[in-house]
Amino acid sequence: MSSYSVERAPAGGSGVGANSHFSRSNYVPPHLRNRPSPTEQPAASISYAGAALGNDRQGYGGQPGGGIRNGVPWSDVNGGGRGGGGWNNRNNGWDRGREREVNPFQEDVNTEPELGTEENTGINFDAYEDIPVETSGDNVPPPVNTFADIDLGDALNLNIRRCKYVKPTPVQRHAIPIAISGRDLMACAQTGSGKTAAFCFPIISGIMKSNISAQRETRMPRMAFPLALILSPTRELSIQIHEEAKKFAYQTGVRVVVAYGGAPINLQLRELERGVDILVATPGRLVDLLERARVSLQMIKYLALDEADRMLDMGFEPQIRRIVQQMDMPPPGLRQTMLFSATFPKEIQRLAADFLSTYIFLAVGRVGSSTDLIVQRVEYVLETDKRSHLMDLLHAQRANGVQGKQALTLVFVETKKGADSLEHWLCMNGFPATTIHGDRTQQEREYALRSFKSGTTPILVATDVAARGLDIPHVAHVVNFDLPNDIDDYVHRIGRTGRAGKSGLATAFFNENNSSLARSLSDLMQEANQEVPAWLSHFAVRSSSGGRNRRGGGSGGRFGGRDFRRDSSFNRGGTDFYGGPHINNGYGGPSGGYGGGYGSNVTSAWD
DNA sequence: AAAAAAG
Repeated sequence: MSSYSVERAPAGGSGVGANSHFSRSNYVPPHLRNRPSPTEQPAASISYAGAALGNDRQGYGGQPGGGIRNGVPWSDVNGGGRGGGGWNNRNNGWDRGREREVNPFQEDVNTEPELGTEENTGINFDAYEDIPVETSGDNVPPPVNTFADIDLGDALNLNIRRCKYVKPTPVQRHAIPIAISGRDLMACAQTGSGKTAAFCFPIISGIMKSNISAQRETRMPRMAFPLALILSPTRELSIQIHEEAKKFAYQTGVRVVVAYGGAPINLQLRELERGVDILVATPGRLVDLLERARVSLQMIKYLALDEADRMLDMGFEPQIRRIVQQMDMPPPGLRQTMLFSATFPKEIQRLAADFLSTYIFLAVGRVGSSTDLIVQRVEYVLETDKRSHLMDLLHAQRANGVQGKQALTLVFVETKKGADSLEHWLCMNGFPATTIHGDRTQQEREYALRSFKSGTTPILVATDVAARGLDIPHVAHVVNFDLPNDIDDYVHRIGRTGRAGKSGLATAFFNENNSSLARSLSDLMQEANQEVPAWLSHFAVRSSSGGRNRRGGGSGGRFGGRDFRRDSSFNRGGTDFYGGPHINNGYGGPSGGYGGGYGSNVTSAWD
């Protein structure tokens, strides 16, 4: 009944099921040909190809002098002007009168990243080859190798080309056919690997094909009836998803609206009144809208939770249950539900199963994949020395600065107060910094993010509000000024750098207060082939008796990529997941390749 | 214990 597979991606077209498939793709995008092989700097130059092809903002607009991936420069397609020739004749009847739809691609053409385009080297497609993919569930649809292998519709295909996505990333190759076939999905994948597209494409395509559109109930003219709901844990992430989705939905007739707190609700209400097919929202504001009876979920056909493990953790779970289970949303089976995350603790998977109907579990990536291009350092720093130590790092960084521009540095701290005070101190000491955290107004938060992205304030001091999902190009350095208590949070935080083929550096300040993290941090770094200081190993041994992270219990959740159903009902004895009869991991025996990684007690290096 | 998410 249930089958699953482990393979290397991209694999040959067929086969998911009891077999494994390995094949290599020879594809190298034009701009990456004739590059020196990146052997000299393995850690810094290995890239996850998805980062270059997926949702990353670098994907838009390309890079001057070679960033155009499909050989069709955007300006040629667009004619350089709004809605240029060839754009408006592809509606296939799906356009439902989008009077004045803003061209979401336009700004990307004009706002070319001013920072460091020269460092866009070293995308290594061999790394891409090595990404294992694991699926489990009944009748898993086979992956595709090209977007053209699936009929997503002309308008969406055109937008995919405009986004310069040439080839689906591993998560897209697998998730899109699954989603297109109508199946529920629990997926683990890095952000920046095309995750947003992986759930947006099927939703947009499905809505286009269904021919139902943003309904305007005549009896309830002020109530919006979205067909799809995408929830995310932070406002900025919702904004980002909305921006992405708008690009994908451009001139498809599918209308995307975003709703989040801290912003004037009236504007959002007005947008909703104009009709909404896909609603992107944070939970709090959505509940508000539901209570005001301005949104009804009764027409929902698609539900997507981004950062799903975060959405179902203690703080969020009641709100999510309320939205999904206690309002008027159709139950599992009558809607299609897709959960995306990186880290997917077993206990959270269990909760998540409530929202799903005979779902497929998908994990894409390989151990340490997100950290392969991130150099991780841990330094022993007493609380009292943290500021001066940070100052040393920043001075060194400034000395090595590229073209006089300071590389972007994202500094994570534990508390909102701590963020403010560190920001103030940095500014006082000549380092232009800003901060983002939940005590700031939404306006301030968005301004801080913009100011950071643009390099105006190349240092951003952040709480965990910025830890997940945010795609900030050109972050060269993530500093864990205060380490988080949970290794998952660490993984998400460092994942803000090393994106889109860029090398990244992550520095953590460690001291006695972080003892409980020593074990999992040490294990994680080891698996990512990072240098683990001896003293950290000692900490790990010392605290290993008591200090389990919440993943707990021996078998662990490495890879975030283990279907909990296999533990409970398929794997009674707790035997090695990868030792089962159907599995050929192809990595040459137990000690080779990923053997150690999957079984370990560390959480995933996924993002 | 903290952060996030409604105002």
